[in-house]
Amino acid sequence: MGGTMDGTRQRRRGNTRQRIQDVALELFAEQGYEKTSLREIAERLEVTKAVLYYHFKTKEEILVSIFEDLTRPIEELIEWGRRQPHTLETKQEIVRRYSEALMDTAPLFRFMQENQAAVRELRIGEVFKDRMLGLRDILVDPEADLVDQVRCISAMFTMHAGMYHLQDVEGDPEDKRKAVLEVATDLVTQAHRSAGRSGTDA
Amino acid sequence: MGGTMDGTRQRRRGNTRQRIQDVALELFAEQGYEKTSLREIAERLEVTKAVLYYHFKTKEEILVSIFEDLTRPIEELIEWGRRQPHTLETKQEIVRRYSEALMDTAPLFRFMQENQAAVRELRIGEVFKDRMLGLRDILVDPEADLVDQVRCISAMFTMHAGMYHLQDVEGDPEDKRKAVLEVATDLVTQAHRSAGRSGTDA
Amino acid sequence: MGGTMDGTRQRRRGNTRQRIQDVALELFAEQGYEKTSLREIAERLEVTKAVLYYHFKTKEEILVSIFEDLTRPIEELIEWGRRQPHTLETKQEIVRRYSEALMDTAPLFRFMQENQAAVRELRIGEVFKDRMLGLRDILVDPEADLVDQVRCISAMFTMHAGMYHLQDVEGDPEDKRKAVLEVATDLVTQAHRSAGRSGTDA
Amino acid sequence: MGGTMDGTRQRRRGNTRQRIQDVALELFAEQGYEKTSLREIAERLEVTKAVLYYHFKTKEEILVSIFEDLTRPIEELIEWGRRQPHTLETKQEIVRRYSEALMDTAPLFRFMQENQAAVRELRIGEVFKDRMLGLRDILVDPEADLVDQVRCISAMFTMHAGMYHLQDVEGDPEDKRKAVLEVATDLVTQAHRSAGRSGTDA
DNA sequence: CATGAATGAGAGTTCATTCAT
DNA sequence: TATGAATGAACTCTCATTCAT
Repeated sequence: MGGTMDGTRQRRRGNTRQRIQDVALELFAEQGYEKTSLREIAERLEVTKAVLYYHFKTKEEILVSIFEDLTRPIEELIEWGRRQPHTLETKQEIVRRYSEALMDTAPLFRFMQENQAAVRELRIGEVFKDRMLGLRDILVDPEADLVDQVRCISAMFTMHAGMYHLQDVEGDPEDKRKAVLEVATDLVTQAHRSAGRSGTDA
Repeated sequence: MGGTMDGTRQRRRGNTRQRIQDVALELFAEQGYEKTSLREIAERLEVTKAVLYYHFKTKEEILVSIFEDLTRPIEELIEWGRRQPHTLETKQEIVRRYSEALMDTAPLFRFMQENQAAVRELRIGEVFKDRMLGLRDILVDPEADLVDQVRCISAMFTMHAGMYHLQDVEGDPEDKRKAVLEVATDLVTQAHRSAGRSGTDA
Repeated sequence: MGGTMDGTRQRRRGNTRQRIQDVALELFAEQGYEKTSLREIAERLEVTKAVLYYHFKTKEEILVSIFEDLTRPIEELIEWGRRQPHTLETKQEIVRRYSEALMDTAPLFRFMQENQAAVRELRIGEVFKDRMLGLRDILVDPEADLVDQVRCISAMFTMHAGMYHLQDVEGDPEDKRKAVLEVATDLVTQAHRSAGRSGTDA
Repeated sequence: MGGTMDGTRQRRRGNTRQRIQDVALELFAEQGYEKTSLREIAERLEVTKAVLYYHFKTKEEILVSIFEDLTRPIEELIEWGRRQPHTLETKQEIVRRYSEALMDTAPLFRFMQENQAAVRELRIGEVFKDRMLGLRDILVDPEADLVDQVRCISAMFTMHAGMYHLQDVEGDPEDKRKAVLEVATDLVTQAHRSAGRSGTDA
């Protein structure tokens, strides 16, 4: 589907592919995946529906391509985390970098959050779930106390949902992100310390 | 729509209404709201679609009725919380009772969680959002430090998502619920203490 | 999809199902299966497309139902033939009765003849092929001389194609049918006699 | 469309035109004319759809060109037959040469056989029909007994369908062809003799 | 209480074809 | 010679909903 090796070069003149992705994500996030029809996407772009099918094989593929293009950094982060020793420092760094990565892909993640049911039946459902489990496996120590496991899971969801739910709280977005990050870091740190202690005690 | 006062409502002879709600929630939770068609619901019940329309005016109304029937205790809880002084004790009790209430309506809440985009456009979208904001207003002190605000929001989402994401961790469900509750209580308590201190300091 | 045991009783008042089958076969035979759209069928019936889907699950199912309804006698004939000893008399009777059965379902058979490629990919493709092979196995003696095998196959196709290609020859249809039948019977008889002789010789 | 006088036409450099015809016939025969899309043809050739349009004006034209290129010998045969006296010897020779010509264009004839409905609406539909009628007019004596007319028509269809339906009978293809030819010749001969006799008798 | 029949709107998808480059 | 991009029309099919009986 066109282009040279270089992924950047889908822009010979009229970068339709990119524009489709942008508008699609916009509408998917606004109305949900199922509720958004290809007609709407095409209309907003002032092209015909068939154009969408020139650039993407199916509706699902539009979403897949957005997901893959935008979440590559996160995939790499998790890959990196997997190979590190699961020390407190690693966990803290993962949390810090994950928080940043989420910021860059906020609309997509809001979409994923709000359309889990729809996404679950799609090809990316599995991929997304695997990533979340990958992240969990890095942060959560399966030997730890149940409460500490919850703390780590909570840290993840704090980052996912936190920023979105701070939308109607006044303040600089970067400040909010830092606040969310601090809570998440706290949770992970508490979990780690408590686990360490109970390990010493035993 | 013809319910009687008592709790055993609609079992005069053929409790169809109840059965529709049960099957509908099952399918909505499994496949999502949009993906579930009335045909499917009718087929699984072995009745005709027209039967559904005898008991409910629209597809949306089926969901609304489920929501209203199941979340009345939560509504009352929030109503109660609103009228209490926003002390630490109140917050802790709200969290405790909310955690219990969630357990009783787990499938519905999982559904609401995973179908936010779809639900947002529905009549209950607004209602649900209002409740969440109501809960937030009880737990969160708008004067508090941003970090502490996040802690309280995090407490809410820990309860919502925590249990679902502990599904593939072994252990007694009630133990898990208590672990989740402990983390949520912790977060609220930390937020309250720190807010108190900074209030004193200032 | 309605109706009691009795297949005749799809006619409570407005026998739409039957009318769909009639019009569909008409158009399928006229224009071919692929070329005939459900829109056309619906328009000619002055109903909406959705009506077709109320009565039949898919376009293919419309054809399948026509096929099954119309070719039951032929199926039974072949079933009967299979159980008889493969004598000349049996073969002659099969040919005679097959010729009659074909007359009753002429439009369908013309359709099958002319849309083999389309039909092959459909569910009835297999069924139709099996029937033809079943008929062949009754008429053709696999031990016989190759030429005699061809004679029997030729008898079958004479009946299939013969009548259609006599359309622009003047004469009474029943006379034509009898002429076709005579040629087919001749071929089968020749094949049988010659086989018998060679059997005697050997 | 730019062919040179000689038979090795279009192989100057990249005999694309020929390759398109080959692949197209392959797919048409396999799946049917309507079911085969230009996209598929292009994909199997690893060229773009636009290439097809460089070489042929329409989808129909691809088929027409195949038909014209492959059936020229048959056209000439019929032309020749038309000019001969309609004696038994002529008929026998026509049958013999037609049987050979069919062998050389088996895939195309199988296609024509199985896609009559689709082809009927195309430009070659008329041409093909005319040829068949031409052949019929040579073989069939309109004054003859109806049964004898059927015999001649049967001879034609024996050749068309016979070989295809002998596919799963073991044996050398050339032997099969000869068997088919023998039956066809027989039919024509019987028809002629009987007609002669009845002519004499009358 | 319940059903069979029908509807209108719209979904995602595919097609043959065109045209500037 | 060839291609990438786009089009408009049509396709099969599904949906929530209505209504006379």
